[in-house]
Amino acid sequence: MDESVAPQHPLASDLDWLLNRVWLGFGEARALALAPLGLTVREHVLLSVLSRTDVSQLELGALARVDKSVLTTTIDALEEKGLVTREADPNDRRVRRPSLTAAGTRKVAAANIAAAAAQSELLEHVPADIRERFIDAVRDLALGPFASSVLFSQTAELSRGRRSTST
Amino acid sequence: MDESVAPQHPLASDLDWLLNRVWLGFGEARALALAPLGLTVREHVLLSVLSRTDVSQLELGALARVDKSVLTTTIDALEEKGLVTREADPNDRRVRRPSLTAAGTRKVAAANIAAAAAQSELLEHVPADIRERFIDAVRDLALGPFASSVLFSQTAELSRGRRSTST
DNA sequence: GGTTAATCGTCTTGCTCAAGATGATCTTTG
DNA sequence: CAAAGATCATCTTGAGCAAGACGATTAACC
Repeated sequence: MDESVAPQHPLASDLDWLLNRVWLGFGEARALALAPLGLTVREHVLLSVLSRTDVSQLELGALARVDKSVLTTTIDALEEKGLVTREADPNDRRVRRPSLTAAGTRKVAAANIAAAAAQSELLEHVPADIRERFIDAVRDLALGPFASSVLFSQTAELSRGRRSTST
Repeated sequence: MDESVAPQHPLASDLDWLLNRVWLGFGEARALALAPLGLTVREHVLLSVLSRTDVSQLELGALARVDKSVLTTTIDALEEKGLVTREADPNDRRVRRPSLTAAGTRKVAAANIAAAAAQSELLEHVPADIRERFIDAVRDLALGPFASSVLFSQTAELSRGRRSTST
């Protein structure tokens, strides 16, 4: 490593930190791509889930890892934009089943295209032969070892940077 | 369709979301590994940077992407634990140069070992031949295309909807 | 040498997020 | 048929984080 030519970042060997950089980069690119459509990343995620599954609000929150209270206001916004409707489940009037409107279906299709374009633009910086294997590895790590672990439990008992100053 | 056997997660094709899962997983494993040492992830990151570079607080915050105000309290905690000392720069008495104490040097070495162990335990779930290429790809994505972009500017003009996170 | 501008670190304020409490509805059981 | 327990969605409260304001110190310029 000739640090004189390319000064190595002191955290370049910290995989956890590097992953955070990558995630922030993808998220930012995605946010920029979605902004013209009037969508945030979270809204796009929710719309994406709704386009593939028919679930209650609670299940939606668990799938997308969005907190209850945040989910309420986010769906409020989506409803106001005319992209989703909250319909009461006929079998159980406690549960609300959000579903895409026609405009919502069109919007999520456009958002998928915009997000995918931004994503592949970033991925072009990775050699083509490694690209697919990289995505496979990410999928393995995200869905494999953690599937039965904390990541898919609704409440994470250890939040990430929090110091236990519980009094 | 064998979705009954392995029901595909509705966000399994969302790379951004998958990266977040992976990052959370690594961070959680790291937090668990560091807890017995009395360190948080953020503290470990700061100690790690201090073990490799000699910088002012401002530079430290920029490198580790820790906000000024958070940095103050975090270094306060590290100082109280006797791991770092704040010494005034003799050339410019405005700047404080945090540096590791002897105990801090020992602590960061132990923390590095613990964190690396937790990390490689997770990486074992990825096939060995893909593992190295995965890390290379992460490093490329984190340090390459974004180096001149937003990731290394001190103030990100577009906050991400703000997650959790993490925590 | 004195005055002005700039920079560093700390302190304070607004904002977002997550956990607990509340109200409404359904299911079960006698 | 009525009442108790359980579940869903919403509302409210407390905590952490980031941006801006402030005091302290230094450098630049006349």
